[in-house]
Amino acid sequence: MAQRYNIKETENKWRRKWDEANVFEVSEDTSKPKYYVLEMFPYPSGRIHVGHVRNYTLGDVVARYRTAKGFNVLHPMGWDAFGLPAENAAIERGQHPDKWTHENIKSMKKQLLSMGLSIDWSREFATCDAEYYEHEQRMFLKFLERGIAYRKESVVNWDPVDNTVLANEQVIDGKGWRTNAPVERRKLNQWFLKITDYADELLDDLKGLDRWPDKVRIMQENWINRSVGLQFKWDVVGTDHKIEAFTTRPDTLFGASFLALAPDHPMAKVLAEGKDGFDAFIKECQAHGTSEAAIEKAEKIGFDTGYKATHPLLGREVPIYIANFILMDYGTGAIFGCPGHDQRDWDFATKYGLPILPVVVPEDVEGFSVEEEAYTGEGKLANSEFLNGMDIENAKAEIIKRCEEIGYGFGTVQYRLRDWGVSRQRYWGCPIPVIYCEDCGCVPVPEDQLPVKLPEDVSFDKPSNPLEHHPTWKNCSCPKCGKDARRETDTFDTFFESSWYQFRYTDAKNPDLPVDKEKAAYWTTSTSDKNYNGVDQYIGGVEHAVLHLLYARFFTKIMRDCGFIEGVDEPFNGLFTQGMVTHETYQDSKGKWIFPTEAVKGGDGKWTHRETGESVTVGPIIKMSKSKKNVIDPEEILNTYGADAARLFILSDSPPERDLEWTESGIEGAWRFVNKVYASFMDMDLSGSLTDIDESALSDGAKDLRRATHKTIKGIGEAIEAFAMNKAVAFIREFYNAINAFKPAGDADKSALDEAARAFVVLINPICPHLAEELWEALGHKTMLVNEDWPSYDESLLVSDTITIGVQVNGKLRATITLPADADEKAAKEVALAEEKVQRAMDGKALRKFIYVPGRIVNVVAA
RNA sequence: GCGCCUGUGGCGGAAUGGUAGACGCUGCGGACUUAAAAUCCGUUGACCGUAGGUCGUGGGGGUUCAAGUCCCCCCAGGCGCACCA
Repeated sequence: MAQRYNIKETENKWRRKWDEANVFEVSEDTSKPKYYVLEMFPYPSGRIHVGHVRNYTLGDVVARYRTAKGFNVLHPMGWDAFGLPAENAAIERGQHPDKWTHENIKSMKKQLLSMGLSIDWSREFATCDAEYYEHEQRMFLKFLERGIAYRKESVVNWDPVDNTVLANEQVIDGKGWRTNAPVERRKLNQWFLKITDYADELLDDLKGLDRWPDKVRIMQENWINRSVGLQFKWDVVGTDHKIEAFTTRPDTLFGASFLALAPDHPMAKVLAEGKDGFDAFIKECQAHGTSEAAIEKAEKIGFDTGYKATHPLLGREVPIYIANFILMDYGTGAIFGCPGHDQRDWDFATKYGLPILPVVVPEDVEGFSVEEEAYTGEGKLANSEFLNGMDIENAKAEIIKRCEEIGYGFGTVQYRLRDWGVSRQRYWGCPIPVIYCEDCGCVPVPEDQLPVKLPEDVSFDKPSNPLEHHPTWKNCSCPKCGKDARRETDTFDTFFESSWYQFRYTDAKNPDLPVDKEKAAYWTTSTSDKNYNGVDQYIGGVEHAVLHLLYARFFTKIMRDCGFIEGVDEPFNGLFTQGMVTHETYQDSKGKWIFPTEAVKGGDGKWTHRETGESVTVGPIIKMSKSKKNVIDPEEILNTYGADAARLFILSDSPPERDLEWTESGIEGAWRFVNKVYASFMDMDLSGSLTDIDESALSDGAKDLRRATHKTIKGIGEAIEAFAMNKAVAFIREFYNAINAFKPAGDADKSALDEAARAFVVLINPICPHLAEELWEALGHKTMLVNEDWPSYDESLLVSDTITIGVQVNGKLRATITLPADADEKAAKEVALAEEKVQRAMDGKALRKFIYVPGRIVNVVAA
């Protein structure tokens, strides 16, 4: 009888051996192609969650597979260690953020280690350590010098709960992305990075990122939202004022019937000041909420300033309104309304009785009118003087040309993307290395005084930034004139750290530079892969589609332009976004959420509470969350079932890009498989097997096994490369079933079994590395499997001598026939038509057509 | 409103235009056991049935010898953007 697999002991043994042999430590090696696989690094919250397990398992499969395929694989790990939870912990528990963070890192690292990941831990770093963030400060000084970083007073999104500023990307539906609190608007002096200067490049380069999900590219495209149009001036009649308006439809200029300003447009105040009802109007605009629903329902309202503006080409006058649906922070904050061809303008004009003139008329439409709604489709220009008869594209070009000629306007491009505000009024972040001097103004900290370290002795007893009320830290002397000065107390947005960490890993301990150019180039540019290079495979959650992934792309470009790296335009050549992990929810009789471990299913299918015995309601399967308590603890899973079973289950069933439902039966099934495989291998008798396979001496069953072996080698390789890990697992199980069912008829057959067993172990290694090592050793190998090459498959062994294919009659399957693999149409026809079922289905009708696709199908067309 | 994605057994999901449901989970039957657990073997799309059929990939059309797969229209769910001129 087979011995039982001691999972814990065995898994520990192999992790220790890998560690002792330093097998995952890599360096630049030009004799091999490189492969850089990276998973999004974790925030050190203290415990890993199942999402981490999924993320890092996926990465590890790729890393181990590529290693076996002969690549020099970089697979590093570190900690995204700055951020608010550390400060909250300090406030709630009085524990210093630095201590809290490093303790969390320690416990999380222990958990990650127990997963058996093939990580080069020698490159580990935490972004909260000065050894990391000092380089960020150095780069920032360069950005300042280059004009990429600048300071200006601006209205910012203020999160009243976190007491800090948020970037536009961090405001969702007018609420803070973390706190969900309504964002306030405040005026503050803030540091910005000129991401808008890179808007075009960020947009254009998306096209080449063909190993990114379309979804993410589209989201970034939407976010940048480039629009081409005309910006031009209108004179305000009877004044010297001019109003600049922006439009993407300059072709509809002759259909203009009003001008509209944003309520907070500087000219709005000037034109409406003191007029009856203006204050009330502004109040009404502000009264509307910022939620989706409010915007959806909000009626378009306007305030007539009484002023008119002169149409730059017609000389005609149109009224100037202030309107609630015009946004100050897009374009120029002023538009002209063309009700005929814009639904918003149509709504507004209808309400205020303004003329609606069609200027674009579709061809071949009887009784065309714009009385019911605006027309936004294609057509020819009408009522538009010199534009009449042109199509929209030509009319746009023509009118931009005319406006430029008369000096009233110019063709231009607008973006929704705003510059990235990077100042945060927090302690636990990278200090911004500048000093304010009364005489010299804002002075960069000289390079030799870097890093500007965070002070350790801080208190969190007052709200807002501890750096601000630290007794001494902010006091310093001006580097220029030596007078008393004060430090910048804001710190960087924590997305700063995660914007360049992918490069730091390539030279993680460099004390002088963010990264050595040569080393960065080896790991990020030396493949023959086209496009922009960067990390070969990046893996993480889709929630970072805009924020992190856009900032990291931008940062890569400015690091390149500032000479910190060379030959890389994009940080991540391949991106894979994994789905969420979900679980059933459970509520007790009082409606309180309870943990899955507290709910038990009885034999009658009814759920009860493990302790109280009262009945439990099973709720929907949703994303694991602490509030719904539908979470499972990876540490418990790893302890109970082992890393291999956890990894196997998390890769089974669901394709990685989709959500995965975590189930007890699923993890148990995986665990059973691990044990079953072990037992089978322990029972396997390979004594007498030959080194060379004597093809002629093999039984039919052995030939089938060899075919299964080579098909599986091909299938798993292709599945992993396509990120179809669920299929790779299915192939593994199918192959196992074939091996387990095989009974060798003699020594020759044993050599086929030996081949299958060896292949199986290497193939399962990326998924269940501990088990694979143990079996490899059991097969008598003295070397570690981790260094073993991926097997190659023999194309000629993939096909069998005979094949079974379906026979259709008029498209319906009626029979299956077995033919020699190389049978020609004549032979196929003979066998197919001889089938009784085929004859019956033909029902005496004449054969009209005979279709034979070798190896695939026979279709008999009868009528 | 616009854009993208998804829809296949009781469930998760397979399927270069070519035998739909691989692989697994669950269920059912059996073996082993004093009994249970574990394990192993068989079975598991629906309907009629003795053989053998009929139906079946969200719905409706179409292309094709052949459609889950391609095209058109619609329905449902999810995600993203959202008064961006």
